[in-house]
Amino acid sequence: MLQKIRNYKETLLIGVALAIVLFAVQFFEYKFIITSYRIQFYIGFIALLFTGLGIWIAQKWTVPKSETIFIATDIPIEKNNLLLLNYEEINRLKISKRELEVINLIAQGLSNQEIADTLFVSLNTIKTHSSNIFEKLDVKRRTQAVEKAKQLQIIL
Amino acid sequence: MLQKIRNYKETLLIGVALAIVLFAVQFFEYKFIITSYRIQFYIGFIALLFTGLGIWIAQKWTVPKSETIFIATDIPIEKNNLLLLNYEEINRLKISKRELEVINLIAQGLSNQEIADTLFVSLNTIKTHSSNIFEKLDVKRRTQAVEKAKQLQIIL
DNA sequence: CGAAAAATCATGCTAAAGTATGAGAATATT
DNA sequence: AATATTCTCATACTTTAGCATGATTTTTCG
Repeated sequence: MLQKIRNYKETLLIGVALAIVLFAVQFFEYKFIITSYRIQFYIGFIALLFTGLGIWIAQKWTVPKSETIFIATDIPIEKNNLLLLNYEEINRLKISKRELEVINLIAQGLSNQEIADTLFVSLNTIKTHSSNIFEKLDVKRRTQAVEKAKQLQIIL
Repeated sequence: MLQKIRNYKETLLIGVALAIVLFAVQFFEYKFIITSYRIQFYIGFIALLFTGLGIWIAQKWTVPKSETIFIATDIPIEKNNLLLLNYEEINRLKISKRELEVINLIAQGLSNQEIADTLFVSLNTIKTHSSNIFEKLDVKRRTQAVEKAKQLQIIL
């Protein structure tokens, strides 16, 4: 839980804060509040104060919990930082211009029929195209195809 | 939903724990330790106790922070990094924990059958979940759902 | 020009996805 | 205790996706 090593600055800060708190306690104890009949309030004050301190410490030192596990994926990226289409990959996989159009429309969530209507070709043509795309991308479904195409930066 | 609301059980547990602690304080105060020259130790004890309590409370009640995933150093920040889940949107759309799991697996390109096997439930259950997700996201297909979920930062 | 690649389309088929409806069980909330 | 929500699963059905195969037409390019 406290696996992470804090830096010097932070440690110092906490130390100082602790010192201040302890001083405050001493101060109140000797100068003001303490009389036998007010001990209850004093105790309550201390309790509140240190509960707050505990919460603060926990907030500071707690390692972030995460409920979802994300897997970091290795995306091969060349020197160029700009988000451009990876034409090398497109050529390597021999993905044609039309196929690129189709996979883009698939990525936008269109059905094969809608894609066919968009490109003014038949449904069967789109099916053929998408099957070819899946084979070239080495995937089995359109959702996987979209995933992989984005990874390879074949589409954006 | 995921991060926000604690359940009744937990709240009750914390309440009971608090009561016990307070009782313990009273007990020690009246029966044993309190003499004027030992007040320092008593104060110290209280301070420690409530610091611990504070830490415990913070641990229990802390909103889970999502982990930030760093993929590669040369990926443009605006696209891939520093994305957090949009819990407001998740709550607004009333997407349940299970549904969130399902849409994540859909986004990874799994088929309904594969998702069912992963979560150890039936295919029909996954179909029901995904249908509900589509309705909540106001889409018609899984590909659109993935698009929209990513856009809303419901998934990464 | 002529071959290769790309684009088009069809048929028949199987698998998967998605809809509609109802309902029991488990949890959470009040 | 009663209510509400979530999760689960089933049945029956329709639609869409995807596979295999073959064929015709454009387009590209040496």
